[in-house]
Amino acid sequence: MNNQTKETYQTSQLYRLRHSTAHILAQAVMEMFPGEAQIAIGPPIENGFYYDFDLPRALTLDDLPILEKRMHEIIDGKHKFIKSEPNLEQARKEFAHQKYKLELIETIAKPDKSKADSVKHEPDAISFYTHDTFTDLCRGPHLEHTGEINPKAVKLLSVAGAYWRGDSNKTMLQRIYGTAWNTPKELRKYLWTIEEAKKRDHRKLGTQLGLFHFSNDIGPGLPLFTPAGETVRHLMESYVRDVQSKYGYQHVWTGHVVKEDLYKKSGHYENYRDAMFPAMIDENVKFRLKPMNCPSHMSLFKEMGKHSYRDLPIRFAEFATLYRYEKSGELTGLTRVRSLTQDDCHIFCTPDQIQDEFALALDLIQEVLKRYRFTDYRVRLSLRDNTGKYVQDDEKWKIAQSALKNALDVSGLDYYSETGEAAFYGPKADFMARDVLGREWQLSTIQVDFIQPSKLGLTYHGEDGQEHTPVVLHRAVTGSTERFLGVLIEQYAGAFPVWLAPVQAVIIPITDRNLEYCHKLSTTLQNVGLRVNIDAGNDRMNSKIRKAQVQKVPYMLVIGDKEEQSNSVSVRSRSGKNTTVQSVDEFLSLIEESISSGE
RNA sequence: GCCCUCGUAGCUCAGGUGGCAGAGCACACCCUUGGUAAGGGUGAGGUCAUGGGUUCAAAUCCCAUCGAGGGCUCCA
Repeated sequence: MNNQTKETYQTSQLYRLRHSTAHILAQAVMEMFPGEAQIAIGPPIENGFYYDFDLPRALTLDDLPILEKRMHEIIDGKHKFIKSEPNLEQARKEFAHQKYKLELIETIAKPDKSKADSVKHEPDAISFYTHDTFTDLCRGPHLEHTGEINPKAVKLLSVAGAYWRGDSNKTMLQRIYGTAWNTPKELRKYLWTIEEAKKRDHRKLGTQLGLFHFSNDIGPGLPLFTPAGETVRHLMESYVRDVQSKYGYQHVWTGHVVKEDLYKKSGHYENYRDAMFPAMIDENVKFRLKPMNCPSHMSLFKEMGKHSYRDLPIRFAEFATLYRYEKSGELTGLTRVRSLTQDDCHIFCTPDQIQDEFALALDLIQEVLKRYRFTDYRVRLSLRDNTGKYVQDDEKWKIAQSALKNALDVSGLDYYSETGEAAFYGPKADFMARDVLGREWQLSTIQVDFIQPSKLGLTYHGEDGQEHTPVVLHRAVTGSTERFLGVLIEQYAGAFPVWLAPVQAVIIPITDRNLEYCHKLSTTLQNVGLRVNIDAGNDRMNSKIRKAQVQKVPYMLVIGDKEEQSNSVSVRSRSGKNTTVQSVDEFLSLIEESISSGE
């Protein structure tokens, strides 16, 4: 939506505006449930704000206009936001009946030791902000007064459940999402973006374009791909495969089922057991559907004999379908599934090679993202925090972290660090790409792993004749075929670039007597590898054009007597503009050009 | 998994205070052979997600299960 970094957003006027609007929402909700509403937290977020409540009844969408109306009244009151800094006792007294606020007050009074590291500044003094009749425990900052908000630029959007402090063991609260902007125009633009996103929803377009289905007979999160959908999948995978081969990656295949013991050795069992499908048991030996490739690729590395430092780097790539037992509530279309095909790769190298390999992977990723028209992205350097979920080996983490940082510095890419996002075995560089609507997706990833190779006993012979443990870089370009396809459908609004379109051209005869010529034309085009259909149905030409437009087929070739006599085609592109009559050869070079340019 | 909402034809959706199941598109057949976004007619298609309950009567009300969506949480 905007290119502001987090830091400048947090000091922006818009941030204060949204924060203040959240307070006004909280006031309106408290008045709706006098004496019964418990308020939790209500921060600004990207594009808006939310506030969490514990209420005597469930909110419905019908409540939102009522709350909005009351918010408008409060805004019109031009109430000042007044900051105060009570001591601990006063704070406890003020919120004596607000248990969530009390809990927050105690947290501020006694900061959590485990998070002490990430909070570099002094512990905050307790501060309140009061406007009208409402006082909130809040760090601020806020607007001068409520009148600075344009009520026509504020809208409440939805109600959702949210755990107190994001902890599934704690109370489920009700969250109201809202949005606020400086001007009604900006609000309208944002609401348009939401509408546009709905139109582009890959689940909707996937049905409309006939790409994939879900079936109750198959199971949740297990998509079925139609011939058209599989065509796109196949194109995506062969494209990445070709690029990988060009960059010196080798493709391997390691199957679907693995002994559970391997995941105990690798550490995945401990960390991800809940996200694996239940075990299959064969005479006391437990097997699992493969939820990730790393242990399989590492096992293959081991089986291939002794390795010399001269053989490294070795790069194993695989388009493997993995099975992850995602919780039922988390499944979403193609972006979150239980069977996913990763374009995964593991690079076995010496510590000295990390930087070069990282740079190579970076080049590869940039080439691929560009082909898919993702040009706006940044890199998130994902580091560990102090929680216990990471493998304990400070020395190795340090090396891995600085290796990644160096490589990123050398690359000149825009990156930012985020703690708590690392893999359990090492830090990651994640590519966060914005689509045409400004939404950010995590696509590619490069991870440094000093842990698993030693856990699984991988070795190579170094120059010194000694055995060493290789470093493994984990790398995915598009992530998973399924998810990436979902993102692509939304990025392109279903209008795939010509090279990816399941059908590149539809031949539309005007009358039946043109059919024979259409078949000849179709054969000519298919012989040079184009994906072409003839719409030989009983409909009129207009109706066939409409059908092709709705299916977003890049080219419609209308064939009547005139074209037949002059051995030409009437070319209509899906933009609907500039239909031209061309010779078949002219059309061939036109479509070849659009394929290679990636349009 | 949890909170909320939803599930009617292949698709998009009406209907519903309990009383014979509806439309458009798509599909099949017939007529029409048309020049750049929907030609006309006829027809077929539903155990109203599934299972139980209340009732003379359930698509409609209640319970459970399954599935989907908005979130929370998680993502090797």
